Amino acid sequence: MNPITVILADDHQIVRNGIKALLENEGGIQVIDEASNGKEALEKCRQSQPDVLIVDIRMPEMNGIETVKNLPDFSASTKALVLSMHDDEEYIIQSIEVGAAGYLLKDSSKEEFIKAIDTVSEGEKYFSGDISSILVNNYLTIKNRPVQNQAIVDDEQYHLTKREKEILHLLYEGVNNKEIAKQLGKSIRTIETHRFNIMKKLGVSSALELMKKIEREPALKNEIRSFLLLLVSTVLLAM
Amino acid sequence: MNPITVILADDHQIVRNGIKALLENEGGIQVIDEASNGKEALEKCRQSQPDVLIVDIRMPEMNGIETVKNLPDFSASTKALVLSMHDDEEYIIQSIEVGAAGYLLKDSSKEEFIKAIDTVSEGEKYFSGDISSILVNNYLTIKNRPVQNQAIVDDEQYHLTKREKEILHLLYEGVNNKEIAKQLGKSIRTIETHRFNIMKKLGVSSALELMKKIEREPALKNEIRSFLLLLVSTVLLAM
DNA sequence: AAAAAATTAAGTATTATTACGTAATTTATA
DNA sequence: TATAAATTACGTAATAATACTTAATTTTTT
Repeated sequence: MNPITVILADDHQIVRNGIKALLENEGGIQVIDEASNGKEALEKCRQSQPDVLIVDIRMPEMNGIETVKNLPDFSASTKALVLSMHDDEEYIIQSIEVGAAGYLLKDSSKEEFIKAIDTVSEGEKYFSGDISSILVNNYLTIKNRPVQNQAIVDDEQYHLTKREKEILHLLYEGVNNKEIAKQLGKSIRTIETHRFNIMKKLGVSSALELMKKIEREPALKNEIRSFLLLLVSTVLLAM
Repeated sequence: MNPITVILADDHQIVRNGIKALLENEGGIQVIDEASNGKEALEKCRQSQPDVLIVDIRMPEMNGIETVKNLPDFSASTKALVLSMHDDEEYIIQSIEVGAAGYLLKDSSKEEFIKAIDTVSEGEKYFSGDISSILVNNYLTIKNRPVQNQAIVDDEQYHLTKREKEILHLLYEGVNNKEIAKQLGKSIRTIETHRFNIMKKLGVSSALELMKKIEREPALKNEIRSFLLLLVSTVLLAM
């Protein structure tokens, strides 16, 4: 069987060395090239058409997310495995959105590294155990089903209506009333009324406090972002 | 001549592997132990009394700065070499204040690594060439830094001033201009000016987009949060 | 000491948000 | 089918934010 070919993209030599040291004596995995930024990584992928591109999120020139987004134009068959120091939910979701095949934490074990590379090279998705549990728990929270070691959060605490959730979601995206009105084909006054009611229900007095409250209350955040998490978690649960 | 004994403290296995791979075949340097947090590092220093402790700044349980501060109580002769992903000026200064023998960036070359270890083990100070220039003129290096080191810029690509970070932090907390002005004892117009400049620098046109950007960019979020840590430490040091 | 950058803050004008009250439709549900 | 709930939207005001420019200090860097 042919070995799995891998290109490493990380701006820190130490990290590249570390991964190489991890994979070095593994039959079946071959690090064929390295890159220290996104642009270089894509160029090298075009040249070598590797099975897997292991890419760090933070890189100069072009970050990991952008790199993954553009990867198909350089090497259609290459699977992207995003590597990160942090289990930041935002990065995970973004990675999935741009089409990454997997997401791995930098402090994963040797075994998990190899498993992840094997998995994605076979066309399957791989997410660190921790990460999938985070996302799946979020998904299940939305569905109001209690999960193992998770506090039961009542997301109906604020009883926002459908329209209100929709508007709150747009607000959370940083869209102003005028834009929301245009997007929904409604009067600005209507949006203002909804906004006023939302703020009253959530007990805040400005859009900034609203944002803060959303960030601080996972249940609320999930409610608003349910469309995204639903999408993400569906993929994960189908694995 | 006896080899220089080293203990590595970093919560990421990969980084430890990378450093080990770098130093492995170097006669004269011996990695005798590893630790994944500050407390563990200190305990192992007490046991082995190494010549040098290579310590990461960000670690669970006890961070690198605290670890270095407490090191003399565990092993008086051990020199601390602080290792960091970032050239955060505050961290560098803090490291010096707590008595670190050196400060090294994680993307330093093999040669620089060895040189740094040699230097601090001889009782001298060692700071990355980059770092000294950063300390001397921060803003100029950001603009003229050679490509190979541009990863460093990544974290401060927006180049917000101290005051701007402070105000952005308060904005992020959901505080309005009037409140910020009151809290800082400044005119509302001043805060408005800062806010305008911040938004210009970050390329957004409303406070909501600002919040969104902060949430979507963990690097930026960390920068704002690190301001809090700085405030706290300044107060503590002044006590 | 000169130059650059940061902090402060006012001027002026426009636009957006907040804070209600009121009320006509439309839709869901008991 | 009543009746509640949700969606729509206007009126009126006050307050806040945005978009600049200019410019005096103060601090930092060269």
